[in-house]
Amino acid sequence: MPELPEVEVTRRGIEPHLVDRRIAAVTVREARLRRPVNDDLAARLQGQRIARLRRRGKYLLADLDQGQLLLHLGMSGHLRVVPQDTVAQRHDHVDLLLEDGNCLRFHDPRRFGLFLWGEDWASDPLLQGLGPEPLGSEFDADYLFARSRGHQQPIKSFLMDAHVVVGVGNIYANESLFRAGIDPRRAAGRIALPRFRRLHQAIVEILQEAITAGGTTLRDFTRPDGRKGYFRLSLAVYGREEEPCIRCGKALRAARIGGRSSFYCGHCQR
DNA sequence: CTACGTACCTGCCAGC
DNA sequence: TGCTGGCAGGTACGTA
Repeated sequence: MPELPEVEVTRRGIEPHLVDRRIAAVTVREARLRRPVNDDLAARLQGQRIARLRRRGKYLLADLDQGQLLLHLGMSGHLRVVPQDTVAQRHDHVDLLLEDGNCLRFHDPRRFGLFLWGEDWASDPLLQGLGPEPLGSEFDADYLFARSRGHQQPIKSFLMDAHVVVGVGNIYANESLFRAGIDPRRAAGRIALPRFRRLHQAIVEILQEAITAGGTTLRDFTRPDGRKGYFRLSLAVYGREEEPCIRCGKALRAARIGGRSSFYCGHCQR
């Protein structure tokens, strides 16, 4: 589900409910996530005030009086803010009950997500090697160009590598490459600087448009208030195999790149 | 080091 | 109808 836009939409949705609030109680119904939830999570969080909520790539970091909460939505996770008496559903793994009666509820059927307390995650291997933020100033065409020299890897796999740039997952890699007119199978190291300018611009535009639309809901994703994301209506290639290209009208193609479903126009993308 | 492939987990859908 | 295989928005690890 969640790539950068969905995580950012989630962050913006829950932030006003969390910042400057205290955690009154914690319920863990299922601790077996990608890494097990701290076995002393409740003790760690109880009574703590949440100072702020940040995003790093697809991770969310909540700064507490003591330590930090590190959250990740995996493939199928979402966070919602619900009234505390809301009945828990299947796969509602963790609740943070807030002092104002609201409840932050973590739901994740596939359990690839994370809900972890730690003293300081900044130097943890999970976050250490991450590439720049795609919407930040360190990410530009020159960076992509320099970083890709000598790489034979397909540009799509390269873009989806969080050590290159964070936040670009399968949907937005497909969409960005379509907008930039680049064949997703092309070796990253064989793309010239002017084309990286187009690609950089496409990535930034698409991520921003997706955030504005509330993200992309294919199935699981819901925003913290329960609404869906509408960027799905703007997808040009993802999931549209055999449908006409919006630019040239030729049938879009599907391929397997780096083990992931990929969609592109064989005419518009070179 | 790079570039794959595979595993983790549940739900859903097409096809038999 | 009911089963089975394949696939799904992410990431980490093992292998050449």
